Amino acid sequence: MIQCEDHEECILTAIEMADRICSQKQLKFTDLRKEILRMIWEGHGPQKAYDLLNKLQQTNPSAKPATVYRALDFLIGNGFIHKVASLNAFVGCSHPLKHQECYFLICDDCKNISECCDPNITAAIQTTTIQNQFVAKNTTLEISGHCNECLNRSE
Amino acid sequence: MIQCEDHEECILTAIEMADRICSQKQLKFTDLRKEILRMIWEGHGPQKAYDLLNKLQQTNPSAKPATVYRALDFLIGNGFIHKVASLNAFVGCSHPLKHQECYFLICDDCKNISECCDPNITAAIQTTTIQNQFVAKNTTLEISGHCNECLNRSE
DNA sequence: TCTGGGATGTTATATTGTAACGTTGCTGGC
DNA sequence: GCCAGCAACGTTACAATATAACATCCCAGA
Repeated sequence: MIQCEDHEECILTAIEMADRICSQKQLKFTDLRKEILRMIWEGHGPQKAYDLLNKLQQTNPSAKPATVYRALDFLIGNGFIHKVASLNAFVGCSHPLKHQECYFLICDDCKNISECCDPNITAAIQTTTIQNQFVAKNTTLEISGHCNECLNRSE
Repeated sequence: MIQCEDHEECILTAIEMADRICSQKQLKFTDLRKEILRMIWEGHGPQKAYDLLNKLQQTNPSAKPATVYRALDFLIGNGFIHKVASLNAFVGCSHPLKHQECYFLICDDCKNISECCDPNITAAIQTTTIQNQFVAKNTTLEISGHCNECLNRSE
């Protein structure tokens, strides 16, 4: 779970940030894209594309898979969300402007996911790619296991 | 691409290794499982489940998706192959006995994939998980970009 | 006003993966 | 030898994820 004190607050913050960035970059932050982003943040955890579609259809019955996937593509492309490859799901990114090198800790028990951006990992990966003469474009680092809360709870 | 001098040789080595490990662990390395493993190594790159199914059906027309996925589950579970989550594809693992902490460099151009096992990355990840009081069970690290060969070729 | 292009609508289909239940065949105990 | 139990495999059906292709809408700028 992406940590926050007041989740309503954090959803609003994320949407406002996206709004601001889109204005600056002259991107069209349409109602549809905003709605999908809001749903992802509201979920407060990894959201599946077809769950988003179902929710969207409650207000927009004619929505189709492509409707959702196109919005997701936009949001991913501009750093507002991440795709979690190992789950086929999507999570909000809390810092779109430094959106690279986000890593994920995924709890198998409570399904919460926490974004962690560790310069040491980034450095280690960079060292390895250089050694291998490889130019990295995109890094997927997803660590699944058990979060502290769930471990304590099960003791 | 997993580097090798003689690919026939490296396929055989991988299959013999799997054979030996299965004997030791009393696992059933059936013809079907061996065939799927061989096909994955022959592909010499990430192989998709349904491509494997198509190939399998050439010798075994009654093969179904479940046929392939069950064999893949066995091979993954015992460390003989990896699933590449970002590609929905499968690659052979060249060291089943130290199968954890394999990372992948995936070339977007030539689609080759190289397994790289870097203790520095492992250590950096471990430091982060400990800091986050997280018990890691499984790590997915997949780095996409451009390999040296493709960079040279395009110059 | 016209028009070009991006966003969205719409239909269809491709791709990936699993559930559920039946059958086979081996193995270990009697 | 017989057979109970279990793992592997066969088979059918379907669920879940994702994209292609083409039509339409709508707005900003000429």
